[in-house]
Amino acid sequence: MNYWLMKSEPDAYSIDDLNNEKNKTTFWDGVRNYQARNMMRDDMQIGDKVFFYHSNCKVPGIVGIAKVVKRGYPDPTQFDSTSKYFDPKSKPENPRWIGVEVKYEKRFKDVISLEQIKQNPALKEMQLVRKGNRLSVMPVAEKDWQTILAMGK
DNA sequence: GCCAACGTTGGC
DNA sequence: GCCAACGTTGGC
Repeated sequence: MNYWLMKSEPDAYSIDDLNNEKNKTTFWDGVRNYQARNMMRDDMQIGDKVFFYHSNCKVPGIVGIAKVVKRGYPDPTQFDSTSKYFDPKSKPENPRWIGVEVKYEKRFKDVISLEQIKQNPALKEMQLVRKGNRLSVMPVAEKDWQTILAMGK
């Protein structure tokens, strides 16, 4: 099993929104970055665990856990000309953008803030805290996953 | 709102 | 294939 971190701006889509979905499940659309797409297309498996990260907000950080419930398939918003994620260069016979389905698992009592993560020496190697990282989907090493889980207690 | 750090685009 | 210009992300 693999571990991941997925970013979302809570103003656009928060972990509470996920919790309020029918079946607590949503399709993770709108990712328009090739590295992130490749991971969702090739590497994310059913049952993989996901840290839900809130970005661009007052206290950025990890707010809870979701899990992958459906493997990657073409993101329908790329073909929807009314969507802000519309990509006129993507063709249905050769879709460019892929998303996965994720399901709510839990919300941490307190946000594990980016600041806390930065201050933890054990997490120095995390992709999240490396300079200039802007990926909205990234892998998390198992030891980092465990370290962060312990911080959430 | 600022701006560093990217990623993408397009002229050449 | 290079690279300048431009757009986006996301912390602060």
